Amino acid sequence: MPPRLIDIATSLGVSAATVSNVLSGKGRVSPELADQIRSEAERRGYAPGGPGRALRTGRSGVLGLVLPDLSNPLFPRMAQALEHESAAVGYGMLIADSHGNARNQQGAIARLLKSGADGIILVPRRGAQLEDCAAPLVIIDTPSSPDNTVSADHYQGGTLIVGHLTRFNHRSLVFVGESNLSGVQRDRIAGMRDALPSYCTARTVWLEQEGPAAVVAAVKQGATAIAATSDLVALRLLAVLEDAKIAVPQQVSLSGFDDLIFASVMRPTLTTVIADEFAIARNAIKALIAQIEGTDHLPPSAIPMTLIPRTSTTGTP
Amino acid sequence: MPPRLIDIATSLGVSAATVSNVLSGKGRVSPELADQIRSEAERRGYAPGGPGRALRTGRSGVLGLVLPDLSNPLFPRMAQALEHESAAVGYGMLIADSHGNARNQQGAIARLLKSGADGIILVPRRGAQLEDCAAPLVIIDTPSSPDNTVSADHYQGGTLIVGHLTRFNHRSLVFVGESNLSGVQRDRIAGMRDALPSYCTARTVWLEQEGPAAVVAAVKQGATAIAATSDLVALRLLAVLEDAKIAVPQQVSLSGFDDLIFASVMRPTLTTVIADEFAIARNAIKALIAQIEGTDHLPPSAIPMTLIPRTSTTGTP
DNA sequence: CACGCTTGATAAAACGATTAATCACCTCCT
DNA sequence: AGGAGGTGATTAATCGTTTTATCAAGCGTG
Repeated sequence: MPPRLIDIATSLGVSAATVSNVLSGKGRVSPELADQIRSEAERRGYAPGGPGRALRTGRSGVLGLVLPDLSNPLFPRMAQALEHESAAVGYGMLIADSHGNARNQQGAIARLLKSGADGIILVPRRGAQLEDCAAPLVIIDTPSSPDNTVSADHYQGGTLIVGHLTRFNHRSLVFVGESNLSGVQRDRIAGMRDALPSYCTARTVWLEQEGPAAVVAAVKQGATAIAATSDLVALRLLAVLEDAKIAVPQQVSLSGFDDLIFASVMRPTLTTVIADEFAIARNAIKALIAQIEGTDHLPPSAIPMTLIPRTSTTGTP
Repeated sequence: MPPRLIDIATSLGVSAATVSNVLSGKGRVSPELADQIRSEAERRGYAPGGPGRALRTGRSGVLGLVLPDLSNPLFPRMAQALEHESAAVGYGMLIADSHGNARNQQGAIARLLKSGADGIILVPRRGAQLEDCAAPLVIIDTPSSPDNTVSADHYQGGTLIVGHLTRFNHRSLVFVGESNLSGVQRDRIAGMRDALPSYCTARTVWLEQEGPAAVVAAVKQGATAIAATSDLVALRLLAVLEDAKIAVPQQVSLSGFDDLIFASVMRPTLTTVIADEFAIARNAIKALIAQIEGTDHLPPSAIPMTLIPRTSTTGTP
């Protein structure tokens, strides 16, 4: 039902090869005939593609995206940006959710390749190692990860938030992450730690190990600011602090990461740190297509992050 | 580089047709030879597919999903469920984000089809009409929408929440939606309205038209419960109420819809209503594949919703 | 005038799988 | 013994596009 190359060819009394040549600008065709063919193709809304072209060229024009968990609000934004950028350069986007674990991650890659992906963009779950991948591959992780291709500069993001908090005269801080298996979270906290002036002190809490009570305890021992590695962690801490009758930001400042959907509408509104996902997506797509089409490699790049100050952080009382 | 049908064939000294027959269980092949072929295919990790099969059969084994907005936290859950169900039946999943407007929606469908989708699953933006679609199509909207294929029973969800609130002796309610252009939101509020006992009163506020101040006003005039059409709306209202020194749930009860990620960790935790997205996804995929493979049609179906009572709703003071 | 060169187009093979048609061989029956 | 019928495999066509090799025609030149 969709128009085929041969339809255009026969309707103009030329051969299929000629039409193909015109549309790809490759062979030698007279300008007049080329115009006729182009306008006829236009008229019928024809564009080469489909399984025929894929079979011949070995490429499908589709990229595969493996995400650890679509229900985690951070990743859909990445997916949206990646889909947008890949559409902009004429590629489709297949998705697969690895549901966190490494086996599914490998399976997800296999599924995408079987469905015809020309290359894979992988957002790994907590640095889950992948065996290896028979296709062009780009990894969006954190700059300190060895095979990272492109990502936000999480370390620098950490320095940003600590700079913000110390400028508010906070001297005793708490850094809170979910899991220290996550390279992203480790790097964020490393940035925080390294940006800490010598006259300040900080304690790091991994919720997975110590639970939120450790954070409350730290505040009761005098900490006046909490920097979490994620807005979701910050939201959970806010609830726990409220239960402990600790007021944010009056008694303790609180910040997150990623500017998730609720950060700007909760009370207090949440100070957070973001990166331009579209920039990351653009670089990732560019790097992947370079691999697929065999053009030049770009070096791994890190996108700088930006602080968004809101009402959850303020000066010490 | 990946194994081909012909590799298996030559390595066993048989013809490609025989291998194809064995793997699809179609022709007549001796059981012993069939076993040999199957084990050789297994050994090499071969599975038929790719452009060759797509070209011959006219099907790619890939479905296309059009979402209005991946950054809205409701849709990724749907996407995740759909991807999971389509993977379970051996189909890949292409995504496209229509960014809300109807033109992009049409363009997104075209892109997906060009990338080889065998059929389309469409989650329309606020009932945005689509011209028509040359491929099998399934629409996930709301049961009252004329061409809806499968969805949650939003109307019944509305009755659920009002039942909950009136059981708590609330007599004066406020129903709050974002936009009355949304069929889903209209149906949710219709259910609320129809479930309202005669001895109760309710006022409907569309935020797009009147803004959140109208809700605060209604509460000051005596309303003791607010039912929002979305958790995100509820969260915004919570902030506005807090600013107006109205305590939730002590002075007014508040409920949402969809159990978004923050609903269970905010304070108060948010009473909400959900549907089983996996059930919706399963039906949608089943209906689409039935269309693609030409098997029998199922009638449109509505998945019942479930109430999740939390601490944001309570009895009248 | 015949040769070589350029120009403009075509014929045909190839990509990897499916499938209808065909074929060789064997057995059974009359 | 000779056809009918069944079995197990192969041959060849086909899907839509790209690309290499080929071909015909025109033109200037030695």
